[in-house]
Amino acid sequence: MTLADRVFEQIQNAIVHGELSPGQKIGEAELSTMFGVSRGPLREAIRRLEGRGLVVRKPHSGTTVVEVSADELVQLYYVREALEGMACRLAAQNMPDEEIAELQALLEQHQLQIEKDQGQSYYQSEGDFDFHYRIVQGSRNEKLKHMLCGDLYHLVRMYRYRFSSARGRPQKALAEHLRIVEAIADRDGELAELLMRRHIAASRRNAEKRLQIDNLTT
Amino acid sequence: MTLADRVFEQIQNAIVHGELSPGQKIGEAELSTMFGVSRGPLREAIRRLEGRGLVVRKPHSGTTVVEVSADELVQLYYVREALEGMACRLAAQNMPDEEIAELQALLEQHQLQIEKDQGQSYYQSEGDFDFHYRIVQGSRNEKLKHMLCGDLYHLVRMYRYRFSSARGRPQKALAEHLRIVEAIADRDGELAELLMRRHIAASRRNAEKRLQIDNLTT
DNA sequence: GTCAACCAAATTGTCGACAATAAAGATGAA
DNA sequence: TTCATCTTTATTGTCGACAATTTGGTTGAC
Repeated sequence: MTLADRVFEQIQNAIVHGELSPGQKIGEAELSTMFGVSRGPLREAIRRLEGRGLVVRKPHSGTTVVEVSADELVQLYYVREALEGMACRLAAQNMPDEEIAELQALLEQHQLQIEKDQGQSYYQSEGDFDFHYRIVQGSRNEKLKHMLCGDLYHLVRMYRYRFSSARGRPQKALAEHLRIVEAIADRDGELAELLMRRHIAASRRNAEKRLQIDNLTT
Repeated sequence: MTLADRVFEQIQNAIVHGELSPGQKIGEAELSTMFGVSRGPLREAIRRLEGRGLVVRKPHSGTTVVEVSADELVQLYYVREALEGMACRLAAQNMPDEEIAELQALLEQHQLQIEKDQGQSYYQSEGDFDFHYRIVQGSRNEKLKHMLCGDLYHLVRMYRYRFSSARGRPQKALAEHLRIVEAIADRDGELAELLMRRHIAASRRNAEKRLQIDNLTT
């Protein structure tokens, strides 16, 4: 692996895990000493990140970590609804029985988790994320997997506190998850897609409401 | 604009318009003299193209223009079905009346075109492409527009002879287009999405059939 | 003739130095 | 004080040279 490739992954991880926060500047001199690389490979890594839309470059000025506005957040929910709906339909066709069983076991754990800590922290981000991730994997469609798990979910991770479909309504979200898995277990792709789309549309409306309140109080 | 940005666009155009064909090698020395740039900016442009998935790089070996296999082509049809279906639903909500009128006028031209040259060449690629492009623009969703018009349609252009939804069935495709616009004009988002999805699913099955034949004869 | 190991040439990867630009601060006039 | 202009400084953009690796060919042994 080349230096540029290594640095690319390091910066990407730093962005996704929040060590570099949205809007923060990416100084070339700073990062090149931090990673022990000259500016050449570092700039190549930045260009690759630019191509993936994780950073925004302004010529002769600098590079910053991408920011997602409230408006864009809502737009991304529509994209998610479409893509994950399709992923769910395909998962109902292609997911092997043992993976479905694992999904069911996962949701049972989530149930316990919610009962234990009153649906406080856990299920609001990681658990919800895990569920959606597995369904996309189950679709067995590499292009869908790449677009969702490779691109969109990076943004979801960055903004997970605003993006989680379980935000503020963990019991409801879990109930919806259970019905989705049920449809997948029944191999009913049509229903599975419908339920997933309603699930994500519900989170979108949830976010829209929250954002409207934010706007009014600002 | 920097040199790297300029070269990025030049190579991207060359790929999309077929001057660089899928699988072809991108030699750094060759291209840097061709564009009158040193290898530094050229490599940055390549890295950006890599991030967008238009080229594939093999470390220490070289970069080639991306190739789409028959299998991947089918996978992309599913992505298109999901995203364009959603775009069509949103277009029914958000497209202004005058744009709808333009769409209708466009389809009338297509009708004439098909009658004139027996549905030979034109409608199989450019006309079909134009129709889908306008609907996505009508969705007024920047993220959708970027994913479809900015990313997917580049691949569609490269493989348009294999990808067009009108391939081998221009009259049927046009009839489907007409019904889609009708639904949009009625502001019936649900129906518009349904019709678009069936339209693209039909092209997918068309392509699958064709690919099966290719496989059998190989 | 076939296979393996080795070698050489061409290509890619990395670096440090220099040029060009933009943003921040200093200077001065109104 | 405030605004405009200039200057400085820090940062980004570009280049040519050098190092590292792959690949194709060549040589030799079996």
